[in-house]
Amino acid sequence: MEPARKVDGRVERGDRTRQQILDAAVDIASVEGLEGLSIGRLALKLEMSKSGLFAAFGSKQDLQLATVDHAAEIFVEKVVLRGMAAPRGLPRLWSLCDSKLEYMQREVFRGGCFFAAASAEFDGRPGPVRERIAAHMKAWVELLAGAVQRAQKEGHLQADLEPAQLAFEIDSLAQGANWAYQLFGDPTAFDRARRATKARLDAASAPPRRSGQRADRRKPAAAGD
Amino acid sequence: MEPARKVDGRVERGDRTRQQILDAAVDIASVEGLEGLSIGRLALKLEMSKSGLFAAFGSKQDLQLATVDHAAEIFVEKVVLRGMAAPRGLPRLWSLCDSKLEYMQREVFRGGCFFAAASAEFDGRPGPVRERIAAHMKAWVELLAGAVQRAQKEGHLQADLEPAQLAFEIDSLAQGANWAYQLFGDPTAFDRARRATKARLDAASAPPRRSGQRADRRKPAAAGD
DNA sequence: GCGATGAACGAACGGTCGTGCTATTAGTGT
DNA sequence: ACACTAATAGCACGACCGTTCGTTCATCGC
Repeated sequence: MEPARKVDGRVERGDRTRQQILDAAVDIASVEGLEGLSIGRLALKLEMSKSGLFAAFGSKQDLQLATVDHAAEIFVEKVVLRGMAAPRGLPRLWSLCDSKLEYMQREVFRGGCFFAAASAEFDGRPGPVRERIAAHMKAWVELLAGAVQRAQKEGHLQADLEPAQLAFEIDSLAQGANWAYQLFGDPTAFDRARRATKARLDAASAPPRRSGQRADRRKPAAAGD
Repeated sequence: MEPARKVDGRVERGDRTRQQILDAAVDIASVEGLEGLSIGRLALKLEMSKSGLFAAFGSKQDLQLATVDHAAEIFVEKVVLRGMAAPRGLPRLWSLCDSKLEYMQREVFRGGCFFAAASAEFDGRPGPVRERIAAHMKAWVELLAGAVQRAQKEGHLQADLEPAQLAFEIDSLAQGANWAYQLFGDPTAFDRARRATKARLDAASAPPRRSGQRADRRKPAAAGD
C-alpha cells in the first residue's frame, strides 16, 4: 500500500513514480490487456517521457510482471482482506465470494476483473508473465478451497465433499458473472451469481447436529447475509 | 462448410484461399488473440504474400470479423449440431453442455474455447468486432435457455425455475473448466464441470409424476449418459 | 487468338512498438 | 555552495504493424 522505503526509511522519488505508473498500468491493462498496454501510451497518459518510464522498469516484461503483482496487491486488499474479516467457517467463505463479486461489480478495475482478462490473454503465451498470473490465481483458488475446508471443520459444510470441487464451482459462477457483465453489460449477472452461490452453499451445508444421520438432506438457513 | 459458389456453380479460387486463410486465422487467434493475429505472420504461415492475403479481406477489421464468423461456424458444427442431435428435453440440454465441454477438452481450437478468449479480449474495445462476438455468444446462451425451457415443457425440469438463471449457471461451469484447463493445464477441470453440471441438473429435475406435490424433492436419475 | 477480370505478388509508405545511448535535471550529504 | 547520485528527458535505432500502389499472371467469355 504505502510506497516502498529504503533501509534508512526515506521515501525515494523513484518509488513514488513507480507506484503512479503501476496504478495507471493496471487501469489500462484491465481494459486493453497487458500486451496492448504500450509504454508510449502509458507515458502519454502520465505526461512523462517514454524513456523515463521505461528506465523505471528496464523492460516491458518487467513492467508487465510488476503490473500483475500490483493488481494482485489491490485484489488482496479489496477482496481477500475484506472477505477474511468475516467469522471463520461458512460466513467467511460466503464473504469471500461476495467480496469478489462486489469487486467485479464496482469495477475496482475499469475493465472488470483484472485477472480474468490477464488469464485469458496469457494462457496461450508461455513465459514468466503467464506463470506469475497462474501463481496468483492458484493462490486464490487454494484460499477458497481452504475456506471450504475450514467450514467443514467448523461443521458448517458437509464433511464428505471435496473442497477443490466446491471452490471450482463457486469461483466459476463469479467468473461467469464477470464475463456476462463485461460482454453484455448485464448487471443482473451478479444477482444470478449470488443467488446460485447461495443455493450451492445451502445445498452443501451440513445438517443440524442430531443423532447419526447421513448428510443428504437440506437445511433451510441461508448461506449469506 | 463447403466453399462458397458463384451463381453459375463454379468454385472460385479466391473463396478457397479465403477458407484456408480463415482456418489458419482461427487457429492462431485462439492462441494469440484476434489483435495479436497479424497479417504478416498469417501470410508467413500460409506461405503467401502479405498484400495478397490482405486484399482478400480489405482491412484487418474485416479479417477479424470473418475470423469470428468462421469460428462460430465451427462452434455450431462441433457443439450445437452435435448437442441438438440428442432427444429433446433434459437429454438435449445435457448433451449441449457435454458437447461444449468436449469441444473445449479436445481443443478443437488450439487455444481452448475461441470465444472465451475473444470475449475477454474485446469486451473492453467497443466496435463491430466486439458486437459480433457478443451476438454469437448471446445466441448461444439463448439456445441454452431455450433448451432449459423445452426441458421444462417436457416435464423433465421444475417448471418454476428461471431458464436464463440455469443457463447462466451451467455455462459458467463450462467457462470455469476452460479457464482452469488453459491456465493451469489441469484436465480434471472438465470432470469437475461435468460432475457439477450433472448435480445441478439433477437438483433442477422435476419429481416423478405423482399426485399434486411440490417440486422440492430430488429424483435419483442422473442427468447424463 | 484476344481482351477483360480477378487473384496474388513485391516494394514501399507512415506510424508505432520496445529498446538503447547520452544529456540534463533534481535531490541529498557534507 | 558544492559534488555526487538517482531520476528523468531527448533522441535515434531497428523491427514490425496495417495499408496502398502498381504489376504480373492465370483464367475464361468471345
